[in-house]
Amino acid sequence: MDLQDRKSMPLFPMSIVSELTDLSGRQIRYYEEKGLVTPVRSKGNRRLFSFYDVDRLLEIKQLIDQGVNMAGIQHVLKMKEEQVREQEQEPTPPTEPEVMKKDLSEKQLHQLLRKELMESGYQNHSSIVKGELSRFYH
DNA sequence: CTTCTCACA
DNA sequence: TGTGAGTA
Repeated sequence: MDLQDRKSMPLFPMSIVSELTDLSGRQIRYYEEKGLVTPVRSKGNRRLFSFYDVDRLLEIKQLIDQGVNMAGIQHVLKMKEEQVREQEQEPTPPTEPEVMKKDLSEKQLHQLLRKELMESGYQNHSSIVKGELSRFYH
C-alpha cells in the first residue's frame, strides 16, 4: 500500500471534517451533491472522508471565502484534475486544430482565474466581474 | 449521541 | 444555507 492509497483511505466522519474545514455539514453534503468531493459510505450510510477529500474541502473553503461560487469552484477543480492527468500521462496527445484552440483559450482562462484568485485582495474584482470570469463569482 | 435524508412559517 | 423532523 503506497502513499496514494493512504491518502484516499476513508477515515474521518462528518464531525471531524466539519471541524477541520470550518464548513457546516450542510455545506459539505451540498458540495458532495455537486461532485466536488466523493466520500465513501460506511455500512450505516455514514460518510467517511479521506485526507484527499479533506484537502479538496480545504481548497473549496478558501475559494468560498474569496467569493467564488459553485461554477468557479467546479471549474477550478476540473482544471486541477486536468493537471493531474497531464502529470500522469507523459505526452499530451496531439490535438486537432479546433480542439487545440479551445483548450488554449480555456487554459488562458484558467491562468487568469488562478492569478486573480491567488493574488486577489478581491476589491478589484470589478475588472474580472465585468468580463467572462464574472460567472465564477457571486 | 451522531449522521442521514428530506423539506420549507 | 440554515434548521427541524424522523430514522438508522
